[in-house]
Amino acid sequence: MKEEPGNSQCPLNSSKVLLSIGDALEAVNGKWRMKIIAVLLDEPKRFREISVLISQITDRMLSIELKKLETNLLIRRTSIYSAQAEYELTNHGKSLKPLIMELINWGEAHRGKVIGHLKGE
Amino acid sequence: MKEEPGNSQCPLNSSKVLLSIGDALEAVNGKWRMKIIAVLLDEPKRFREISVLISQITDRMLSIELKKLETNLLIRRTSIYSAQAEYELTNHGKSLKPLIMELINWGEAHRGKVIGHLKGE
DNA sequence: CCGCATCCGCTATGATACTG
DNA sequence: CAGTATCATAGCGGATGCGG
Repeated sequence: MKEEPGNSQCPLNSSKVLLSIGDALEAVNGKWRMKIIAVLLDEPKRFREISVLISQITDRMLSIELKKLETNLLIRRTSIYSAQAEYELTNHGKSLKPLIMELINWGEAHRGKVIGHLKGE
Repeated sequence: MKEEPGNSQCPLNSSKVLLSIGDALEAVNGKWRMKIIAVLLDEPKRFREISVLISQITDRMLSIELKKLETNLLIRRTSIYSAQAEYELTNHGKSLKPLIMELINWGEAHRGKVIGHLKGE
């Protein structure tokens, strides 16, 4: 049952795969980071713009999550004035686009199939 | 800047997109669920097999997360004996495969680009 | 108005021991 | 083997208010 390393078709349960998933989750895990990246996908935005788009997020969480994204080199922060920063995706952050699109597609299908079913109605 | 609803190409920052992401995260959020689904992608497995493959997970967390996945109709549990259950992905669970593959690919690339750099190089 | 800090409850995760 | 019960804790996330 051993696959040779480098074969990317079969080793779905190899430790390498689980490691990659863990690494990915470390960067984009949690309730907010995917959403933040999603709203930054089309163009750079300022703090307040992001917070308005993701309307439930608090300033505190946005601040924290932006820092984590910066640490992981997914976004870049540009200070214009002291009180006017702009956040944009790095190329590395943009490379998450396919993943986010999958997430969106799947989430939409999932709502159709399951969520209405679960949440009553 | 308003896109018409139903257009699935542009509205990256529309609330519909954020809603879909939220729905998806609700199902597969957390440290373990993606990994569990990943190890179930190729074939059904029993509790102990999963716990061995995902070596850091505790029985407690595995039990909890399997229940959540079942609730979201992503996996199906089959009791053979009382002490011999089997878990397999539903079709809906299998539909996560593209997402997981993206996650794996991205995680691998991310490790190359960022993680060594972060973790004390 | 922008971003961040402090306080605090809550949830997710974990260690360990136990049951059928 | 396949879980459950109990206890502990770190971090998430909200409310609020402060310093630019």
